[in-house]
Amino acid sequence: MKIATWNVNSLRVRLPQLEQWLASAKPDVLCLQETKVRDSDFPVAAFSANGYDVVFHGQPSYNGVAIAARGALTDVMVGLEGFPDEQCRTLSASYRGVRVASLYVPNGTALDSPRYPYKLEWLRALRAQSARWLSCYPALVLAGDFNIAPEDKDVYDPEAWQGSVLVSEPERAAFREITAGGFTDALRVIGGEDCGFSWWDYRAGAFRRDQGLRIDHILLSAPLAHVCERCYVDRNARGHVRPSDHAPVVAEIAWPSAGA
DNA sequence: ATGGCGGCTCGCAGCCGA
Repeated sequence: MKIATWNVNSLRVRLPQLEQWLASAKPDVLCLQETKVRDSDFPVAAFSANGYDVVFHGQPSYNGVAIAARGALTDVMVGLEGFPDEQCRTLSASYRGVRVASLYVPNGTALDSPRYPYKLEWLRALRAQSARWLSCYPALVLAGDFNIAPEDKDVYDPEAWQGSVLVSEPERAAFREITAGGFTDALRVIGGEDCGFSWWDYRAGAFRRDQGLRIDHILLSAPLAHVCERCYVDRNARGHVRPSDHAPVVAEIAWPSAGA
């Protein structure tokens, strides 16, 4: 089973290249973030035409998450329990025995912004939710844009980023607490030391200079981590004309998929 | 160098992102 996550930064704008990517990469499951489209406008037909079931939770302008799969998605759940959130950032569903969560963690804006404590509270709620999920879904994937670079090696210029949102110690501690609950950071552990970055700023030729961050993650519970064969960033997508600023992260897992 | 780019909106300027 091939599971991917991609922050598309507007599904409307990226739909043609997303369809191309589905046709070439052929993921079994794709988690999307920053769809920026209200549910009534979601392009369901583009997914079904390519053989994908899709569930979504969106709003205009900001945020928005979705999950597409080559077969039926069931037991769809919106949001995090006990954490009412008007921002559309969390969607989860089951596919062939795997529970998949598509997550768009708040950015935080800056350490002195009101959005920063919101981010930390959101992460606390995710940690509690991931423990609950794990107790009923042993095969669990937390995939998405975490807006956290877990270590300095996930940052092209750690000194320049010091003291900034995405790299601050409280965020990194929150990330470690989530993984310590029973998850493997697949890109780092299975993808290896040279797994690279997943996001590059649109400005200043950041992608060309490989000045990026690793902030998109696939966290696998133990039954999936044990059979994960590959995990990598598909950098080609970032080099596309009019790209998203994020590239897809892909995990290949020895788990029965639709074609098996 | 806090801007640079890009996407969004009851748009044409200001917001948010990372």
